[in-house]
Amino acid sequence: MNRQEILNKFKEKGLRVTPQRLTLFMKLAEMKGHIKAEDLYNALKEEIPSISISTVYRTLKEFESKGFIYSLPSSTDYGLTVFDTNLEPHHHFICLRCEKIYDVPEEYVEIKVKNIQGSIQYETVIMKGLCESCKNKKKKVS
Amino acid sequence: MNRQEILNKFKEKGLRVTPQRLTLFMKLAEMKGHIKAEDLYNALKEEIPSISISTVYRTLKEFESKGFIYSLPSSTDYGLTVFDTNLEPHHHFICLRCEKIYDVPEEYVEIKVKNIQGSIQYETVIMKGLCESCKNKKKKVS
DNA sequence: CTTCGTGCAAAGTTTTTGCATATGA
DNA sequence: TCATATGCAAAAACTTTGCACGAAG
Repeated sequence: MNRQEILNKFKEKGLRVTPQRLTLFMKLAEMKGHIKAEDLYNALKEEIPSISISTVYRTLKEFESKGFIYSLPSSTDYGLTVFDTNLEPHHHFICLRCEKIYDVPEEYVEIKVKNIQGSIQYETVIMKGLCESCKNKKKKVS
Repeated sequence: MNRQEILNKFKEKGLRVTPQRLTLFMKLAEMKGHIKAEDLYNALKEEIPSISISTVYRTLKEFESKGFIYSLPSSTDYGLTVFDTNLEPHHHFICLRCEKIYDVPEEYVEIKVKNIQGSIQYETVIMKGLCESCKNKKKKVS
């Protein structure tokens, strides 16, 4: 996504364009994955040394409410939010043993929803279980 | 679920039975919904005044790892985990405007998953959008 | 007995807020 | 202009930890 496309995206949602938001958005796209607010903050400081963590949180919240990103609970620690910056629709598999979060491509899952009265903006499937490598290890550990 | 069934569930997972765990489990079933650790703690104090918040957190973590409950990020506040105590499989619809979490019955959603190498223990769909009432209000509010 | 769970208090993390200033439209 | 975003610092909120004691199997 180039600069102009991002600007359009912002305008479309009525977001004022600031260097912080722009850089944050680009960083998210670049970091692809499940990012903690603080890691993002550290990465951003390299480009905008004066940026504050409050701005990061506020912007993240703003972006989520516009549907640009998605928040997930960390599988490891309660009270820690992880932001999924993979802007392509996709799903999640969380291993109950090693606690990794795996992205599952959209085409692996087929969903049909009926009877919902509201309007759905996007949807994601969260699966929990044992990932392949933990499944194989399972017998060896207690 | 009666007392005996709970005891079996515990034994099956190798959990030692204590009054705290038993009461907590029953409270969860009774409170059905999306519960914050602290609300649960307050409710529990009525039955076990000496119970501590650490026990609540530790037990919640234990229960989640055994698949008895499920943790979700609060849609309102980052860093706040909400425990879904609805023990029946079901899905979630989160309104981006009023931030309510609605349960969606399992039968409203049909999922087919392919190509997953791990073993799935359970899965839930999280949908985000506007709930019916917010969808209708939408035009009236800027 | 011996291992595991609990309570307490304290510490640790993560996130939010208020306010003055700066900036975008 | 003037409403909104930002930075800062401080507070709040939430969760985890260490340790000594108590309880379960």
